[in-house]
Amino acid sequence: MDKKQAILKSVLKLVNREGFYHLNMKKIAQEAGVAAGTIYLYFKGKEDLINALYGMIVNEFNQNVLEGYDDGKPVKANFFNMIDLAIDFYLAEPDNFSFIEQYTYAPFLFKENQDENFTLLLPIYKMMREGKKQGVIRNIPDAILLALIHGPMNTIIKLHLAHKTDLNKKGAKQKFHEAVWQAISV
Amino acid sequence: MDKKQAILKSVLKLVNREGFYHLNMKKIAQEAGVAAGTIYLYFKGKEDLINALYGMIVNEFNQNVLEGYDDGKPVKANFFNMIDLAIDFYLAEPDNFSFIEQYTYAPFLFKENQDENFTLLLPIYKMMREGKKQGVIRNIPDAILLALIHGPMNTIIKLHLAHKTDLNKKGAKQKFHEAVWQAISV
Amino acid sequence: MDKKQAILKSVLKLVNREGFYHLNMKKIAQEAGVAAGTIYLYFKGKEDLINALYGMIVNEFNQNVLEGYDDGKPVKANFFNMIDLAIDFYLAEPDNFSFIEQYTYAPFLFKENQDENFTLLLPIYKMMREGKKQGVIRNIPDAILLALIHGPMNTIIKLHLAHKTDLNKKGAKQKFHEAVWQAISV
Amino acid sequence: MDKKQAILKSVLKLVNREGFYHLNMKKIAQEAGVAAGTIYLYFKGKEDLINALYGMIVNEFNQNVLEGYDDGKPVKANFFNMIDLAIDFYLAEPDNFSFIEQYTYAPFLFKENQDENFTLLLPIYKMMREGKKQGVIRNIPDAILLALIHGPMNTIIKLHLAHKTDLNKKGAKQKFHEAVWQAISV
DNA sequence: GATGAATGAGTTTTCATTCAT
DNA sequence: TATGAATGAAAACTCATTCAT
Repeated sequence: MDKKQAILKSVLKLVNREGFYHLNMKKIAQEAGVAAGTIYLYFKGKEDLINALYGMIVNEFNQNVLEGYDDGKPVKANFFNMIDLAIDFYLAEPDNFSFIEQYTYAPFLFKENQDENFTLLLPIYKMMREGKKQGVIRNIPDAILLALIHGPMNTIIKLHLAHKTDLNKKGAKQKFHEAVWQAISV
Repeated sequence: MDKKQAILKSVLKLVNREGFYHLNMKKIAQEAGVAAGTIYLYFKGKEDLINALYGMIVNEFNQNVLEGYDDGKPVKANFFNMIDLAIDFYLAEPDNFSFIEQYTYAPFLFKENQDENFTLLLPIYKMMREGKKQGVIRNIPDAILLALIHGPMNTIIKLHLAHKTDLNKKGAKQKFHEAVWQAISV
Repeated sequence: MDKKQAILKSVLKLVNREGFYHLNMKKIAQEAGVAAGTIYLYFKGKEDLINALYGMIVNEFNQNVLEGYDDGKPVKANFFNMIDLAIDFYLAEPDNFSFIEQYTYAPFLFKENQDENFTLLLPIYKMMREGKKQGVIRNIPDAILLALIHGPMNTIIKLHLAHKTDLNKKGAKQKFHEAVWQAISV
Repeated sequence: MDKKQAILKSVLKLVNREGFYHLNMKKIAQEAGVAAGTIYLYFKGKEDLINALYGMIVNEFNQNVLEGYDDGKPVKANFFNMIDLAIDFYLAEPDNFSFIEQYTYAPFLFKENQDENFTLLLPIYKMMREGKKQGVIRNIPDAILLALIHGPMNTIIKLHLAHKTDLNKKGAKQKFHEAVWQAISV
């Protein structure tokens, strides 16, 4: 078994279950089934561990979502695809969502560069630019566009994880991405 | 001089500046200009203090936003008003936003009732119900509607606070609430 | 109402109910129905308060027990009387017993002179001397005599307060003082 | 080097030297030669530590005293033996005595079950029952018998530790146990 | 590589005492 | 006299990190 992976998974689970505030190295070690000292063989310390995990998730997310992007297809198709892939990513591993949210809203928690918090939005930016160029997306400020795409996704996943809606139900994702598209398309 | 209020304000400032993770009683006391022991005259402990602050902000928010609601006016006007008031609330005291975000995304951080996390959405729910009844709001699932309203607001404020957009610019709020209205109206 | 007395009674009750360990000035004030600061009008501090209470109880005890002593009566009668009065003293105000016990066994708790711990034994010493002189009490070392008198009294009161025996039952005290007399008499 | 034992011994010494009231974790750690945090590796907290020590001493006491009990021997011999062993136990480690006394007279100090305070009396109970059955011990209520045995022992040890008598002097223990025997025997 | 006991600085919390009213 | 809010030093306890094994 890969201890490094076990440690990262352990952090993910614990942050989701109890929050950053209650996270500590002993719990991480126990959950991962390793000794406390072992963590320091793979990470410089708590901060390094958290940042490594964040980077990992962001990379995974971008890979997953961007791989569905096809320059040959129309913007709308790419948009639908992107929304669906993003949702799928979080539904497949809901702990990722909670972790990213907490990491993002803990200012300076781990000396993180503020701008990197928007790294996750890369796929959205790509799509927005293309859509505006082709004239299929409304010509409103980028910030508002971003808000109309990223915001609803965020909330809908939260609602899903809180069991206020069920995105796995047939047609649910479709309904959602169409609603968002209507909000931003010409 | 109200020491209780000073302590609460102090928490708000510190959570915003350094995050929950770096919050500690000594800093709170110093920032509030009181002795460490004084905090315990007004609050049972750290947990109680945080929860009290959360409750206070939620109440303030709801009062501010709901007071602009006028049953005699059309849903659209109320909606615009509500959005503007909510934005104003956070722009006037940005620390409130950061605090609420961090509190909300720290699961079980302070044993908070999960459902209460949606208390802040009361004004939105009120408006949604009325708009659907009158047929001016699209007949899509509540969860999606909620996502299309709450999500963008959340993101736009975040963008504003991160200086990626400026909601104080003339016409900015108007542009935003109109875009959201277009997303949800028939 | 005499606040000073109320404070002393409050200490007595609290020490009995929760022990020295959990005693604190706020509780004392609350129980006595006065403000915390008021205690310092009557006592220099916690230590002074405790010591004053101890002295008061010892005096009361000696007055009660010695007043029953009659030089004209035989030693045995005085002994019976003394035992009964001592028991009565503690049964009438059981908190006194618990307080004295805890005070006595907390070495240096309040810088008390070690020898004073035996002040309570004055009545016993008086009786022992007289009895030995008259030849009605066994000629064994004083320490052993003391042990045979003070020890059983102590234990029997403890057993009574713990509901393991009932000294209020008719004839109970008589049975007890006769048993002790048999242990020490010639 | 057993740190857990060192910590327990340290508490014993400190309680004897300064009393429960002045006991604190820093002192315990220093006296034991460990870091303050180390105590928490072995005990949940102060309360747990104190209770563990009490349990340990009670067990040790009972083992020491009961191991001298021989069903084949007459009650009187067993009684003498028991008294001597009990005295020896406390004289060998006087801190045990002081600790037990303070623990016992601090009501609810550490939420201890009241009845357990009488666990130490097990050896005495055993002997009493046997003696009464054989008719060598006076037929008086158990509580009084207990008072006549336990009480004097308690007091004599206290007197010894206060240097008012010397139980190590040749014949001293013998004189004492014979006096107690006379008090309870037919 | 792996362990987990040990550390001690840092944190939360308590509480005797003071003092402005 | 009497109050009780406020203090701050000292107490209990936590936990990231180290290091001998």
